[in-house]
Amino acid sequence: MENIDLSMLRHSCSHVMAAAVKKLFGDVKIAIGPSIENGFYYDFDAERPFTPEDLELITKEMKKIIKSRAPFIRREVTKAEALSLFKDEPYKLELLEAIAEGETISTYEVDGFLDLCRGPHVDHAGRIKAFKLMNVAGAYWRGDEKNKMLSRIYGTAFASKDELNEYLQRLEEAERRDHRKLGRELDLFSIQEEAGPGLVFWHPKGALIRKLIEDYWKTEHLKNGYELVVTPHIALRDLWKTSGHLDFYTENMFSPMEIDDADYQLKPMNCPFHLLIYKSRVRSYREMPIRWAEMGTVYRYEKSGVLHGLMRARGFTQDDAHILCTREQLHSEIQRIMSFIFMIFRKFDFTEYEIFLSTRPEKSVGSDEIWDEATGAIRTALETEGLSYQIDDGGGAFYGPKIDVKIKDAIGRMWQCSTVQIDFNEPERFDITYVGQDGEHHRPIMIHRALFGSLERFFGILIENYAGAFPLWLSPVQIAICPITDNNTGYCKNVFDTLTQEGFRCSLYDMNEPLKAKIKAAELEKIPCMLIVGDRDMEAGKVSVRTRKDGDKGAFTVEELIAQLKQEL
RNA sequence: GCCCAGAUGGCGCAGUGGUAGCGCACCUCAUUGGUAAUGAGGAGGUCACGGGUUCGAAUCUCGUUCUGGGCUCCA
Repeated sequence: MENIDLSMLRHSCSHVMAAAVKKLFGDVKIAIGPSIENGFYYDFDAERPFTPEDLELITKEMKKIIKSRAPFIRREVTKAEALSLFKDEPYKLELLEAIAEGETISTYEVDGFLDLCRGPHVDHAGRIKAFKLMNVAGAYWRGDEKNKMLSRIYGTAFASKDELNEYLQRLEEAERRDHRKLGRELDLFSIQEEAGPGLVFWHPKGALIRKLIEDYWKTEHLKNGYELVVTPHIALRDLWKTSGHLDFYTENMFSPMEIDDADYQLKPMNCPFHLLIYKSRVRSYREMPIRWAEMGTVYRYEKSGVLHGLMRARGFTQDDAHILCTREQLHSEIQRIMSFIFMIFRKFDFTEYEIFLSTRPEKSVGSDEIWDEATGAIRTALETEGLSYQIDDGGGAFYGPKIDVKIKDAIGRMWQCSTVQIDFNEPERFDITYVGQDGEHHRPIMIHRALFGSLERFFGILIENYAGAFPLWLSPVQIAICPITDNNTGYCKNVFDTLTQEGFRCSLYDMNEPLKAKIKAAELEKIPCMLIVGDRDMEAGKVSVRTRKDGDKGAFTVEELIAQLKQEL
């Protein structure tokens, strides 16, 4: 974990950077420059955007300031003094306006650069031992897209050069694992200009992995008391009026299409469809809880600038489910979902999580009582499961509280996948009821939940987590069979047939290449198991096994190999 | 959507005013090889798209589309 000193160091580094920028480009106006998770930034309002060459100049200037060990000088000033000190800095004046009269206002000066800042800072710039300016980006003043776009310079700083290098290596590793790069190299998926942005094409190998994931998902859902449903991709637009999506979700929906004088809408969510199934007949308390799951493909209009490979697409498939239950069942259902989530993730080698509980926002529907009850149900469910969680106060949806789960991948990055949302709104809007033991109609509570979030995103995360080297059960090709000479090809074909009959996915490497080239090709394809077959093996009735993980394992009979592999699955 | 930067054969890249080149992949032939690249040959691009400037544009310019890094938003 980062300690306060590191963030202080980074904050100080951002001041040093601003000092350098001010010295080099006097006409820029300064905005804000905080430390952030992996470094710091400073926002400037500049006449022209910064270039990579500018960054070099700024870096040089910063090094001078650091070398001079320029002290950070703190001064407390009155609001009136501050207003006059920063009279030429409109962004600082705006910040000052928000500060109440009488509140402590402090300034920090380093190398002649004065900034309005609460601090704290290091005592002098010489404390900065390792920093690097990373890149330039646009950023709205105060993060509001209605405001002016400022030029932001990102940088990072560490306590030592070694730590900085380690961080830079981590970034390189992330780049090496980028699912867009691996997706192309391993021929898993593509996104094509001719078809439109944010639309994913699953190639045979990617589609096979998807099938394996879906099969596993469906089997486990059936084992866990869910039923599977399938619903259309479009529906009459009025349905989305009923659900309320037309009011609060229009900007994310594809435009309607007119068919036979009626407007149809491509679905951005699956829930209304599941509620229509619910409403298709009268429901009894005896059926509760109802758990309906679907691989539901949805289409959402996402702003062009946010699209990102598989992680953020315009068409994607949610591993969606809706649980309709009574108030009494809420707690046990949530608990059940949570343990289900972790069971599923374990299969994909994810074992570390961060859990967030989002509570009631300002604008919301439903009574205080039901919010308290639902939020309480979540808390006890999480606590019963022994899960620690963080609270996102007021971060819930307007229709109910939610749990978000982030998973940690092989190189320590967190990814938002699962979401469990309680909904008091939609059952109301669709007026769904069940007949209780008392013969009266009651309103069920609805839980929306997705484990993977979307298959596309989860696939992207898996690619990056495994760096493209999928475990045996998920590998599109599990075994590469490499004859050494043409002499061995016939024998290899028999091995191929035997293994294929046993359910293994094999590929015969009978191209006219020397063995080394075949091995290299299979390694680049990240195939977990390679069989090398030469005359020696044929005579012994065996195959030589080489694994992606351990290299040369020696010779085995095909039966021994099958037994071994089945154990690994 | 906004700011900045890009777009050259399937992929990775070179080429800043005189009508395109390299490596890998692909195809053919030779080679029959023991754990990450055998050799030779061949084919493949109206340089993202549409205007403009120019005798002449991959190259300069404007617009569009898409991609990348951010902002905002999100599964």
